[in-house]
Amino acid sequence: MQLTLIVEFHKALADLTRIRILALLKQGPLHGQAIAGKLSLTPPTITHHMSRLRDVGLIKERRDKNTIYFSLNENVLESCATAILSIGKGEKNMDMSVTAEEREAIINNFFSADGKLKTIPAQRKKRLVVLSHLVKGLEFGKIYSEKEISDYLRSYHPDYATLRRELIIHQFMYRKDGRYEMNPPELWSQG
Amino acid sequence: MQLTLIVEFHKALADLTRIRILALLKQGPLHGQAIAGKLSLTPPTITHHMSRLRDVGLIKERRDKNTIYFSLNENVLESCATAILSIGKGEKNMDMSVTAEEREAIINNFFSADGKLKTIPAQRKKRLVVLSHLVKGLEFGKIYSEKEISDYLRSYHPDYATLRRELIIHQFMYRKDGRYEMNPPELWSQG
DNA sequence: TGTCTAATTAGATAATAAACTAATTAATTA
DNA sequence: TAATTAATTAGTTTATTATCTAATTAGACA
Repeated sequence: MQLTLIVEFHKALADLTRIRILALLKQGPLHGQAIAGKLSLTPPTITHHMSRLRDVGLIKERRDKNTIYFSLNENVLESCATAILSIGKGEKNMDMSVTAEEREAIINNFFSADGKLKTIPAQRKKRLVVLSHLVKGLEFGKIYSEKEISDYLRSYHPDYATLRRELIIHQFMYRKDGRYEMNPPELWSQG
Repeated sequence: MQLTLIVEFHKALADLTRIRILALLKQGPLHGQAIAGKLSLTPPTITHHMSRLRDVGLIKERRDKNTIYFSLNENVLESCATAILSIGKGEKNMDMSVTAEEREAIINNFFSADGKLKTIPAQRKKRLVVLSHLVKGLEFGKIYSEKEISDYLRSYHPDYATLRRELIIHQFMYRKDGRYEMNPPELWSQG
């Protein structure tokens, strides 16, 4: 995981109000005004903090009529919180860098002649190469609907749901409200 | 752990320079000017950052003549980094229960025919199933050395360090002074 | 349509803090 | 004692950000 991503995560938690919000959301989903009430703050302030938390992927949301229920993405919380424990060390055992030759070999190996993805690699390094290859078929800066992303991925492999989730987990894409957008390459788990 | 303490810790890590310093100190002790040189910053700036890190207990120091060697307090780093995972443990909406069928499907999915772990699941529920499966290969009541645990885990997956840490975080095992012991199942994050 | 409600955006203020230069302290050694 | 070296302190500038009020957007529903 990149250092800047680790920094952004810790910035998101470097505020008492946001830590309080996380503690509340640990108990279960809450809507904005409920959070504002519990913390004695105004709704705009909560909006501000939720978007800080959302920016690093910590927040899931569900809409019901006019009310948005926010909840905590525990997976992201855990993986980001423990990322700092692996910096500088994990690189020894898990070298995620690949040469251009390796990359080409992996892509040739996992994609068939007609461009379809034969299987989703189980090995992390290979999976990252495959994911970065897939994401390069999208347009940077464009906002996609979930259906568009699913259709695009399905054109490569039937298990589009796994691919879609992996693109998010490994920060190739950013998701918000069912809208998908490519992340800049410096956020990717691997170039 | 108090919320304000958690905030102070994350503030300490909410800066790229300090994260870089931590990454350097992971490799071993360094003195101030060496850090300044590696990061192309001036000594006063390093003094400033070291005192921020020291304030939350992340830094140990040893003096040799005029030179102070800074090193990382890994215990503090780990306990503070994971503190956020335990706040507000209300467990209202954290349904981690899985049926026997789900459990079997997850295990079949993530372990290959020869028993190796193909990947460490990103999804929390699945990760917990995998971890509980791994810990069941150990003997209850027996005290293990760190090397024994690492060797055992490496026989499943090369990233044994992550697995070992996850076993501790999720209360499958208890660690003290480099000795490891299985926790009773009622402490596990999931049966 | 108009009204209600929840959330967001815009814009302002005040506080925090990262980085620098210059000056100072502290310990060592010639 | 004087010179040297590493670290710290003081003070300044600039950038970021937490919070508020006021205004606006978006959806639900009568």
